[in-house]
This record gives sequence, structure tokens and C-alpha cells, in this order.
Amino acid sequence: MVNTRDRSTEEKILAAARKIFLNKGMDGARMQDIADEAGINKALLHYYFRSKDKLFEQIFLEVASSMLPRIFSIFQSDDTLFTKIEKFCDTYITQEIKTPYVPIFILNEVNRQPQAFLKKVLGNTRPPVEKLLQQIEQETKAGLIKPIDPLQLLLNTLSLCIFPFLASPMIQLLTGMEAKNFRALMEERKKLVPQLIIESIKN
Amino acid sequence: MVNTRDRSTEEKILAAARKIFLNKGMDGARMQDIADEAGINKALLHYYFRSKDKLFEQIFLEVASSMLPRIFSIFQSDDTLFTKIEKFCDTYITQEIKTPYVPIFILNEVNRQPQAFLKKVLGNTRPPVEKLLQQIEQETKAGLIKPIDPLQLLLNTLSLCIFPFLASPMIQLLTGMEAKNFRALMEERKKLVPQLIIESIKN
DNA sequence: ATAAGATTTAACCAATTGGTTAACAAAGTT
DNA sequence: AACTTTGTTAACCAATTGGTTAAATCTTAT
Repeated sequence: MVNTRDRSTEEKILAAARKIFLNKGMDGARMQDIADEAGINKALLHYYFRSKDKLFEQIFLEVASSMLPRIFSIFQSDDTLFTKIEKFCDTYITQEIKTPYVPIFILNEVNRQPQAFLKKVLGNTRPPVEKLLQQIEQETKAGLIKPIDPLQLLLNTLSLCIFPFLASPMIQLLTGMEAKNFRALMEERKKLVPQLIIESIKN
Repeated sequence: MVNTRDRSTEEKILAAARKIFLNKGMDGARMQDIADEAGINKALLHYYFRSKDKLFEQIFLEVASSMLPRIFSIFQSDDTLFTKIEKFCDTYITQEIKTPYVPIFILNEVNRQPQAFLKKVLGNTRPPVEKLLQQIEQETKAGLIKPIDPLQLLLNTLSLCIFPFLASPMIQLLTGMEAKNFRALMEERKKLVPQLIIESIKN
């Protein structure tokens, strides 16, 4: 039986762990850091979650599943290509303005344990890009868009949406820009990026 | 006095350290890993480089200075904007095909120690983007290119060149692509990216 | 009230890890 | 050859760190 106090503590731990793991990554994070951040004793971490690995696993799954399924469902939908591009850019940028550390966190985890990552986020299902790539090919053949390697088109779209968040610390460092201005810049990109992409393939 | 044996050992260490640090990052790397990779005793690492921090510092400076100055000099040159874009894409992609782990390594270091990074790569010099941004503004006012926020244009260019390398492990994982095919894809982008960017701002 | 169970903590433990030491080997120097 | 300097190693050390334990405190059902 879980009472309010329990849930509150568990939530404090999860919030603290999310913050520390997102900031420092699995290798850089210390269990003591997380305990301090949550304002509790370190042993409690092991009481609620057995090990650092388990705790990280849970955070990772929460973080990954807060983003990836929504993206995948856009790719898999029956919308036209242009609509998909618009929806993706808007959904993705909206989300990342709220949680800017997520992309680099996920990339680092892919780097750290490529196979484990695959299993965790996809299980046994196929990677959800195939349908999208086929759609691009079809629309190309149908003469709806200019000929382009489908994978390059996908890469372009992902690049323009994701990279700014990956590089946001460096961008803010080099330009001396405040976080607020950076967010405004990203807001602009919700329209700018689809424009650029769609303009480049429109017939 | 440094004889051939010395240099050979020092080089073995540097090569090993570069490999391990690029793969695992500062936090994930172990001195023992580096010693094993170099085929030497761990104490030798401390004999040649005093500490893990010092060794990492040296690797980081080598890695950063193998790339950044060339890029900066392109930005600072007197070429036209279009030429700069073409040169940047070609230079950058050519380099990263050879050293694909560098971008994420650098981004992670920025994240880990933003201030230290600034000092290390720039010293007291100004960030080298100002001149480029001014040039974009000028060419816009002169009617040479369509109006666009200079920073957005820069972001677009960097995104399209850098992101694929940041995400290369994930891309290869999700598409089942071999490293060789990935490189071919990147070769294509040397032309594709400048085309896309320039087409979008040409009057 | 009190027994039973759940939660929290201080203290501790074992493994890992960056770093040191002292002895040994190799290479110049004289 | 004898000596000095440089390079290399095995063994060790101290700090950090993930994890455990046993006792204490709090909840809750009876």
C-alpha cells in the first residue's frame, strides 16, 4: 500500500535523479548528488530503487517515452509528407523548449550502450522510419515533390530541429545569449524550419 | 632530451587516450583503460602526464584545435557568403568523416565545464561569429540575399553539417546502415547542404 | 495502547579508481 | 667499467563511490 508520503518521497527521488542524470549523464552522476538534491539519505535511494543502474534505467525510460512515441506516431500516421514535417517540427521544438537537455542525454546513452538502447526503446518492434522513407519515395515518384534521397530529407529535418538543442549551451556561450532569447529563437524555428524544408522539395 | 623510444611511448599514450576519451568521455574513461589500450603500466601515464585532468586537457586541446581554427578562419575570411558556406560544409564534413566522434565529445565538454571550455578554445579573443553575422546582415541589406535572421542562417548551416555526425550511432542503429554507407551519405551532403542553404536565401 | 509493517537514517563495507613509491631496467656519459 | 639520467613496473595508498545493515522512527490496523 502506497500512501501520500511514500509517493512524495518516490517522486522527490525521481525528480532529483532526472535532474542529475540529465545534467551529468550516467557516468558523471553520483548517488550522493541525487540524494542531496532530493534532500534524503543515500540509503533511501537503494530502498526505493535497488541500484544506480535500475534508477537510471527508470529515468531513461521516462525521458525516452515522453518524447519518442509521439514522434514515431507522427511518422507512422496517414498525413501527407508536408503535414508530417510541419507537425514534427512543431511537436518536437515545443517539447524541447521545455526539456532542452533531453537530446544530448539520449544520444550519449546510445553511444554508451547501443544495443541496450535499441532493446529498451524499440523492444521487438521495427524502427519506425521505414514507412516514412517509403512515403517519401512514393511522393517523389508520383511527382508530388522533387527527387531527393529520402534519408537525406529525413536527416535534414532532424538536423534542423534537434541540433540547436544539442548545441544550446555552446550557442549561448558563444553568442552571450540569455536562455530566454534562445527560447524565442527556437519558437521562430517552428515555422522557419518547415518552410525551408518544404520549399526545398516543393514542385 | 627526447629520444625515439620516448616519443613512441608518449605517442602511444596520446593515441590510446584520444581513443578512450573520445569513446567514453572524461567521466566514463578509466586510466587503466588507457594504460591497457596503450599496452603499458598505469604508472607510466602519470610519469608522462601528471594526472587524468592534465591528460584529458591535452587530448581536448589537440582535438579542438584540429578543427576549430580552420572553421573560424573560414568564417573570418573575405570570401562571399556563398563561398564561405560551401567551404565550411566541405571542410567540416571532410574532417568529420575522418573523426566522427569529435562533435559529441566537444559538446559534452562544453556541458561539463562551460567556462573552462570558453577559456581553453578562445583564450581572450572574441567569439569568431560576429564578423560572419555582420556580413550576413550586410548582404541582406544590399539585397544580395533574401532577408533572414543571420543567427538562424548560421544555425541552419551548422545543424545540417554537424547533426548527422552527432547522431551517427543512432542513425546507423535505426537504419541498420554500415559505417561505409554512412560515409557515402555524408559525402553526398558536401554538395547537398550548400545547395539547400544557398537555394533558400538566393534572390 | 500496541503489535506489525513500512520508512528513514547513521554507520559501515567492499570494490573501484586516481595517484604514489620504491625498486629495477635501459640508455647515455664520462 | 662506473655512474647518472631516463623509462618502466609491481605493489601499495587514500579517497571516492555504489551498496548494505541494523537500529530508530513513523503509520496503521487491531
